[in-house]
Amino acid sequence: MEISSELENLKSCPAQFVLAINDTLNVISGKWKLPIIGSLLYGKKRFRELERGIPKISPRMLSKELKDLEANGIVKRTVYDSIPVIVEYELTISGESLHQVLEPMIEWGLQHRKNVIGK
Amino acid sequence: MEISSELENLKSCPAQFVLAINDTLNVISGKWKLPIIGSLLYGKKRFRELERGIPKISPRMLSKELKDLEANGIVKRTVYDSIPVIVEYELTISGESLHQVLEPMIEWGLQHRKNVIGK
DNA sequence: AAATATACTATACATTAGTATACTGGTTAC
DNA sequence: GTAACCAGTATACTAATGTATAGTATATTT
Repeated sequence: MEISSELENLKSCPAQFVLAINDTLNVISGKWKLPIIGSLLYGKKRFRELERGIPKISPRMLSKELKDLEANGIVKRTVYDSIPVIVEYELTISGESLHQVLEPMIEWGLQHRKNVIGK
Repeated sequence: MEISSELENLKSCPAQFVLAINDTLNVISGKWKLPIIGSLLYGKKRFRELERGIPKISPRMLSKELKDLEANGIVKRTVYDSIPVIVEYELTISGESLHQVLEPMIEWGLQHRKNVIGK
């Protein structure tokens, strides 16, 4: 049986696909993850640089979200034992490859805004 | 000046892009939106069909999320004044076009799972 | 007459996410 | 010596999200 005719008989999106999408969603959803990833897309940054670059974020949230992103393998944290200590954050390969997810989201978002005129 | 060299000087993702991504995120994030969209990707469905197809969802959540998706122009609700009343839900054009967003998310999610071995 | 189905809504509660404000300990500039 | 910078942490709170359970009105089945 062909894939196309198998798909026609499907009643919903396969569960392993939903899982994969949720993995991706968990990485980018929340109020601050996107601004942080967006700040790091163009190069490494220090904690205070990120804080200054992201309006209204509190150090608590920045710290929490960076830990989250680090735990999920999106961000790499490097501590230089200079005096004073310097901490740099940068995207991992996985983190950088998020652009392949973000670009279609930008396109869809812009198009959807046009479709739903006046929004 | 070329686009590439302009991008090199950027310190973060442009704001209108972040907005567009957030529009997209709002449409697909939440615990139940994806299962609902996934159920509708392969054709129209009635309320109880969706309820039966999505394990553990409560009618309250299903109703709420369907209203949300309808308000956002993702789902179309049709009431047939038969007896008993039949209500059908289906994806709009915008809703169907979400596959262009979901596919890269599936790919990224699967790849990321491979990268972060043992997760 | 009782049970079941459809398409929901209502109320109350629990959990998660995010905010506000202050503080730490070390270092450097004035 | 005190004010400011760095990289955060601590505590308490509010808001948003989701759950649990029950109930509505209508109609069909047994």
